[in-house]
Amino acid sequence: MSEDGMQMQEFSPRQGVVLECALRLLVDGGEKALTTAGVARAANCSKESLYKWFGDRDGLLASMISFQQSKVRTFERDGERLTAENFRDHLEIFAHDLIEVLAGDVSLALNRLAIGQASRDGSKLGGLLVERGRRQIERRARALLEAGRRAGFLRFDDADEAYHTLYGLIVSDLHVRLLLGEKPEIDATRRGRKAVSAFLRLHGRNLGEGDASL
Amino acid sequence: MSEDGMQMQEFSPRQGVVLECALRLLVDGGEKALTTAGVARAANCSKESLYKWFGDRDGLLASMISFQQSKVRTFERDGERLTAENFRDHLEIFAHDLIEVLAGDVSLALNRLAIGQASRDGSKLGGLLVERGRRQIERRARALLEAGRRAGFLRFDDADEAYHTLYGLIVSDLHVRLLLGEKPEIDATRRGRKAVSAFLRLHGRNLGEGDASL
DNA sequence: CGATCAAAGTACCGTACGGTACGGTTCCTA
DNA sequence: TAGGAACCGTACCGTACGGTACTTTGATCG
Repeated sequence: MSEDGMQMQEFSPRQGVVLECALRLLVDGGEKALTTAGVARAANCSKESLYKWFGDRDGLLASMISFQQSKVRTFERDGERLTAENFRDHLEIFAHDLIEVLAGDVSLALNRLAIGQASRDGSKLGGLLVERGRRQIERRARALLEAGRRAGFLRFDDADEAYHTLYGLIVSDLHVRLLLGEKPEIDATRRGRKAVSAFLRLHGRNLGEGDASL
Repeated sequence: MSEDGMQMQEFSPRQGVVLECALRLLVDGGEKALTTAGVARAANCSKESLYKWFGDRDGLLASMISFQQSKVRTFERDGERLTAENFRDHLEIFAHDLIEVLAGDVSLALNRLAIGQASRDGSKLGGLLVERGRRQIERRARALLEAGRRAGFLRFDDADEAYHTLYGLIVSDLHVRLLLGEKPEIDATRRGRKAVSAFLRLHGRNLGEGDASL
């Protein structure tokens, strides 16, 4: 019947409120708490409307992911010129943002949801998360890396590999630990600074003495 | 089959077989497929026995994790002396093993299970996984790092930080991508070698010219 | 005002699962 | 050979959830 193509439909305000309630339920109680009756009760809407708007439960889950990511939409601030001073800042800001995003409760809840459904065959939720969420961040990082190389601040052969290195230095096993339920205190700024420092020791060039400290 | 003596003190052989069947079900069909009736059918045992042995469903899940990790028991091969030539090998072997473990289907299934239950209050599954599984690997890596430092091959201030750096360089976002259902081809040896190379560029010392290549 | 339409609220249905109970079978032991 | 323990297979129960249908409310418009 309905082709669920890649059209990223916008949701009506009412639907947005409902999806917000659903996200709230998911964050608070996990997937188990995300029942159709529960969403309907929390959002003061009818189950029939839920099924009319989102098709079925899986459609609701997918809509929640799309909705959330349509809100978070990464804003690229690449207007200014790159200098030796602010390039490191750009990297550190990226690292900070990445940590904050990954550690956000909504992000964690959605990732848990997608991972829980990953074993199912047609789940598509993991794909949605990766496609719409992760790729955004990856593109932003890659643009930054390429700009740094063009400006002479970075040296690397494979941009893919450089990105993975940066990501690993920033995140390490933090994401999985958070997903498993650990709640460590995170100093995103400090952590990001150290990661960027290590990354620049690996790939930095013409950045002054800063890349040798620590 | 072969009696190992020190193997499975907690579970009888029959229970081990049942847990094996349960793990198989979990790997194949995810948590949804792991029903008490399903396990009983697959293992040719009665539901009553399941509840007698493991208490309830959560007890079964916890037992599956304990059982699996009692099998995998990381074997430390630190008998030989460290030399400049084989220290790098040790690191690369560790990296290779780490990737293989994380990418194993049973490991992925159990991690998905624990992550799915992480939002629940008393889940403890994530704690079990971290405690029994991750800590093992962490101890092995840390012993290796400390030995490398004592032998003069490594230089770092904070062993914790050095370990996280090594882990991040090896794994990056691979683990989460696997958990989300992506199935990339992984060359564990190659990936490990690159990670170790970068790690040694950051923290290596007195290792000849190898750490400057690539 | 009366018609219409969207949506809330509720009742309902089928199913699937966790957990329990019970009869039948095997095997060990006195 | 009798008794008992362990255990299998199955039937059963209560509940909870996904999904559907029906009734009611309330707003818009001719």
